[in-house]
Amino acid sequence: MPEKMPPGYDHEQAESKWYDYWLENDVTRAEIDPEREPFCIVIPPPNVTGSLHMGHALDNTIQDLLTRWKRMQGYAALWLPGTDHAGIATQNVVEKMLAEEGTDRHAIGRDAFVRRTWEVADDHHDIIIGQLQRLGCSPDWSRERFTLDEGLSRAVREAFVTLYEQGLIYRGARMINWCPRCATGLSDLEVEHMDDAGHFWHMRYPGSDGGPGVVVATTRPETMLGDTAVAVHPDDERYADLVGKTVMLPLMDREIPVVADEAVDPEFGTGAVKVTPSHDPNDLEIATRHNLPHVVVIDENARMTENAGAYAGMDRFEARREIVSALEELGLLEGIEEHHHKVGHCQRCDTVVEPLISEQWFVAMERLGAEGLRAVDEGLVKFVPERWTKVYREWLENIEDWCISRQLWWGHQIPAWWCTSCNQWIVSREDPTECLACGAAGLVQSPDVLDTWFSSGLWPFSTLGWPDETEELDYWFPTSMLVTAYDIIFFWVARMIMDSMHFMGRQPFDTVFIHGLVRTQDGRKMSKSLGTGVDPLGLIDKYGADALRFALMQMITHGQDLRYSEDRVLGARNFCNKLWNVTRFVTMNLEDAPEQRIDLSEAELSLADRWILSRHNRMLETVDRELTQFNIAQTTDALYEHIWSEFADWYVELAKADLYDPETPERKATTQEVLRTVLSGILRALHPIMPFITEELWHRLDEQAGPIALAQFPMADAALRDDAAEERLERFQGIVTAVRTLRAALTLPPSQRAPMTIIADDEETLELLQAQQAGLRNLGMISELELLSSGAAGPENSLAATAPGAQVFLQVPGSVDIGDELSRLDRQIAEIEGDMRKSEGKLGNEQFVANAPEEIVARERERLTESQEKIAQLRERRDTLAGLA
RNA sequence: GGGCGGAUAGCUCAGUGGCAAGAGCACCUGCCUUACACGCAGGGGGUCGCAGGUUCAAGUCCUGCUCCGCCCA
Repeated sequence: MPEKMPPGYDHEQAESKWYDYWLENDVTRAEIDPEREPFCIVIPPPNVTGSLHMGHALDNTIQDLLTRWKRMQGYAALWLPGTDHAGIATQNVVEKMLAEEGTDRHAIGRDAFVRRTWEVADDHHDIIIGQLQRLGCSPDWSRERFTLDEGLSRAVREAFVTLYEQGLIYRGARMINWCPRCATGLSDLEVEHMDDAGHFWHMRYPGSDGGPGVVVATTRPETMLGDTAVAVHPDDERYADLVGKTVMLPLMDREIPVVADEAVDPEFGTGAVKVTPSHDPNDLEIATRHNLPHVVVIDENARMTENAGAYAGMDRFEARREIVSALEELGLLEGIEEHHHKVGHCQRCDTVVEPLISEQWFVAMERLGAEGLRAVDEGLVKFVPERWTKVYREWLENIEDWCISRQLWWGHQIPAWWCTSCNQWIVSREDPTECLACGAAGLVQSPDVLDTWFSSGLWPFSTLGWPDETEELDYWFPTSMLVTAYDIIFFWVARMIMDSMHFMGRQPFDTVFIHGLVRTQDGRKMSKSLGTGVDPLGLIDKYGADALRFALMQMITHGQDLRYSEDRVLGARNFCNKLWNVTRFVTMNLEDAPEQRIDLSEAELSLADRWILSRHNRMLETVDRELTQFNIAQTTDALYEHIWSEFADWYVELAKADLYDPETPERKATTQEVLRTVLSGILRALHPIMPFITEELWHRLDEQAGPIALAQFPMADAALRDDAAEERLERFQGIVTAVRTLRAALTLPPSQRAPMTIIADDEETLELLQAQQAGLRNLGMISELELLSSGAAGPENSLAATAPGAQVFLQVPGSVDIGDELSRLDRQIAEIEGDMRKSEGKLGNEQFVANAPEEIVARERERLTESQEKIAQLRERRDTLAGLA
C-alpha cells in the first residue's frame, strides 16, 4: 500500500524528486527512430546574460507542453535546448562588472576580456538551465548547444564565407546607426525609435549678399556645424529667388548653397531644411543628388571633431546648448518650439544613437528577402495566428541591407583578413597564414565580430549538425515548429527562414506559433529596470511550477499580450490541491478494490458512470481538437472544467452512494474501476501542462507504474459517447440545484437534512428520479423524499422551485414568509414571461418561420411550450400562496 | 503618414450568425457535509465602445466614428 496522502498538496515535496527521475529514466532523450514520426522544436536560445523572466516561462512552457504531448503520443519528440551568446548584451554586463572593479576592457585587453566573459556566460548558463529544470522543461539535454560552441562557430564561418563568395556579403562605407556608448555599429533593428520630448529650433542663416537669408528649423542644432547646404522645395515660391544663391553658415562663416529638392516638405517647419550629409540619412541623399561636400563634425565618441571649430572636443549635447546660446547672442535664433519627435535609442543601453558614415560589413538582402517571401508564398512556413504573415511579409518587402559587423570583442570574429601587401580583404573558411591573393604574410584579421543574430539565424539547422550532413538533419529537419513571441519576428524568425531557404533549400520549420508578451496587471511592460519584473522562480517557490505553468497556459490567447496576475497562479495552485484531493479520495476508496480489473465495456454501468465516461471522452476530443489548432487556453479550460466541475463536483459525489453501500459489491467495484479509469485519463491528459503533480499522483494511483511522461496520451473513444446519459444527468443536476436553492432560501446548514417533495413533469423524469434516489438524497441533503407524478398537488405550507422536468417543494416547519415567497415567484414569472414573449415574437414572424432552419424553429416551439408550462405552474403556485395570505 | 490588434460583469479574459451572453478572480449569504476551508452550496452583477447598414435573426458580418495599445516609415 502506498503511504497515506496528506490532506494538502505540497509542491516542494513533489517537485524536488521527479526531475531527477525523468533524467534517470531518459524521459527527455530523443533518439532517431525510423519507426516513429519525428517531431522537433528548437528552443529560442535564452541569452546567457541575466536570467529567465515571465516571457521565458511562458515560451518554454508552451514548448514543453507540445513536446510532452507529442512524446506521449509516440513521436520521436526532440526539444533541442541551448543558449545564445548575446553579443552586446553580454559584453555590456561584463563591462559593467569591470567598471565596478575600477577597470575596463581596454585596460585588461581582448584575450582577458573574452576569458572573463566566458566565465560570466558559464555562470549564467548554469542558472538558466537550473531555471528551465525548475519549470519542469523536458528538452534533450544531451543535445544542448551554444551559439559560440565549436560546431556552431563552424556553421557561422561557413555561412559567412558562402555568402561572401556569392557576393551577398560586402564591405562598404554607408550611413549606419552608431551607439557611442557601446562604441559599435548597429543594425536598423537594434535601434528603438522613442517619442522624445524635444525642441524645434528656428535658426536664421543670413544671406551671403547681406540679405535676410533663410530660417531653417532643426531638432539637432549641433549638426549645423556640418551643414553644406540649405534645401527647399522647387515649387516653394517663398524661397524661389534664393535657390542658386548662397547663405552664410553662422558660427562657421561658411558660405553654403541653397538647393531645390523634391524631398523637402514645404509644409513642415519653415519649409527650408539644413543639409548635414554626414549626420543624417535624408540629408545624405539630398547631398548625393546635389553633389554636396560632406563635413564630419561628430565622431564615434559623440564628441565634436576638429571640423567643429570652437566646439571641437565638446560632447554633442553640450555643443547643442552652446550653439543655441551662441546663436541667441548673435540674434539668429528666431524661436524655439516644443516638439515631440522620434529619436533613435540603442536597444541595449538606451543611449541616443548617432547616424554616421562608417565602413562596415553588410549582407545584401534583396535575394535573401525574396527567398524568405517564397517560404510563406508557397505555404512552406505557416504563421499561427495567420495575421503575422502580413507583418513578416511587409518587412521583407521593404528590407534594407543588414549591417552585420560589430565593434565588440564578444562573439564570432569575422573570418576576414586584411592583406597589408596587396591591400585587400581575404575571406576564408580556414585561418589563412598568408595572403591567398599575393602570398604575402602580414595578414591582419578584422577585429570586428558578427551581429549575434547572424548566428541565431542558422540555429534550426546548425544545432542539428550543419554544415555536416548528419543523420539528425536528415531525420528532424525541417523542424516541426517554432514557438516565440512576436517581438523577434524580424530579428530572428525572418532570418531563420531566409537563411534556411538559402542554405538548406527548405523551410526551417513548418509552423511558427507566435504568442504575446507577458505584461503587468495594469498592462505595463515587465522590466527589471522599471521594477515591474516578476521572477518566475519566486512564484515557483510560492505556488509550485505546475501552478505557474497552468496559470500561464490559461492566460495565453492567440498573439495577444497577456496580463499577469498573481491571483491566477493562486487559482492554479488551488486547482493543484483539488486534483491532489480527488486523487486522495480515489486512492482511499481503491484500497479494497478487487485485484481483478474490470472491463468497463462489458460491465453494467450506472447513469453516472455512463455520464462521466461520456464527458471524459468529450473532454479528450476537445483537448485533441484544440491542441491541434494550438488553442492552448481552450485546452486548459476543458481540463479544468472536466476535472473540477464534472469529475469532482458530480461524479465523485454520486459515486459515494455506490462506494458506501455494502449491499451492492458489484456496483461498488464498477464505480471503483470508473474512478480509476477516469482519473488515469485525467492525469495523463494533464501531464503536458502540469508535469510534476501528475507524475506524483500517477505513482500514488499505481505504485508499479513507469513514468507518466512516457505513458500513452489518452485518446478519445467515440464508443463512450452517450448523449442520452448526458441529457438525463443534466436534468438530474437541474433538479438537485433546485433542491439546493430551496435549502439556501431557508439558510439550512448541510448537516440539517430536509424533507422534499418533487413532482415530475413527465413519466421519464419520474423514472429518472426514482432510479437516482440515493444520489438525489445525498446531493440534496434530503431526509424524506416524496416523488410524485405530474398532476399531483404540492404540499401545503411549502416553498417551491421549478427545474426543467420537475417542480420541487420544501415543506417549511414553521411559517413561510409569504411576502418573500410571493416576490420571489413574481420575479421568476416576470423572467419567464420575458422569454415567452421573445419566443412568441419569433414564431409570430412569418419570415423567421419561413427562412430559419427547421431545427431552429422546432427548438423555438419547444421552448415556448416549456415556458408556457413553467409559467402555468408558477402562476398556480402564486395563486395558492396568495390565497393563504 | 501606413499597417495591425483591442474595446463584453468591479478586474483579467472566453465567446463556429441561431436554445434568452460565459469562466476565473473579486463581491454577498450560509456552512469545518469524514477527498479538499487552497473547500462546499446558493446568489447578485452586462445598453457586448458609439452610429448606421446587411439578415427572419448580429456580441459575432459590412461601413463610418471614438478611445487604448503595438509595429513600420
